[in-house]
Amino acid sequence: MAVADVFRALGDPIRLEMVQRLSRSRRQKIAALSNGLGITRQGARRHLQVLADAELVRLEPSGRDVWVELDPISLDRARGFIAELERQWDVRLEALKRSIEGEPPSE
Amino acid sequence: MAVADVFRALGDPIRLEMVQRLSRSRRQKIAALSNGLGITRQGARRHLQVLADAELVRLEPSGRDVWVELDPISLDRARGFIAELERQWDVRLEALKRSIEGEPPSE
DNA sequence: AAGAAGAGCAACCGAATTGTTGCCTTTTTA
DNA sequence: TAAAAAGGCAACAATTCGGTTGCTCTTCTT
Repeated sequence: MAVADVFRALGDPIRLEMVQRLSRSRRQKIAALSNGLGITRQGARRHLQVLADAELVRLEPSGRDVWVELDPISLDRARGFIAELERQWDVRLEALKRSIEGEPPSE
Repeated sequence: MAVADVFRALGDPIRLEMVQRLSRSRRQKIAALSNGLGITRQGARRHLQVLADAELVRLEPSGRDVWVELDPISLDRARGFIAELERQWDVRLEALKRSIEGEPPSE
């Protein structure tokens, strides 16, 4: 899974809400996770599949129900990607600052 | 702009490539940014608008050209959001660990 | 054994996204 | 001043998304 797919999966308010709920509980059943989102269970299930495909979430069937739990690894990859972007940005900025300080005064 | 919109904007390999390029340079012209992406300038321009709407990028017209530069603030918000999710996850995990340690041994 | 709970699957629909082509305008520059 | 460079804008097509309805299947529970 490319990191863009992880961002894409996070790029929807309903899926973000689901991830947020899961970050605060160990695991939940699909039906419970689908409540209070303003969409049907089947609609919510679609979203869950997107999250599962991006490996942000694991689905574990157990008898009649399916447990949904967060997989923090993809989350960490996404955060790491952004952190690296910011690092590049800072590196460039520092280099610029140094080069300006090295310049002779302009007047 | 909701944070979901920022993630959504990052959720595309072409836009991610653009952001990556911009993190390493101060600013670039639209035409330059559009090269080597496998799409037309107009296609690339669409992507840039998505990034601009999510405030990941600023567009600054100057005479004939338009300079594109990264705006690190949205990037930071996105990273902060993920960091908070991970924090929640850890808090929950720690609480669980403590409650297990507090339990009397099961045999 | 019957009903309820949890969930899967497929078809369908409207809206949004992604990318294209074609053409126009403005600003440089040779 | 004429050509080239940079870019804007609109229309169009294909595809994907987000959500729904309707039905079926399996597994608990009483």
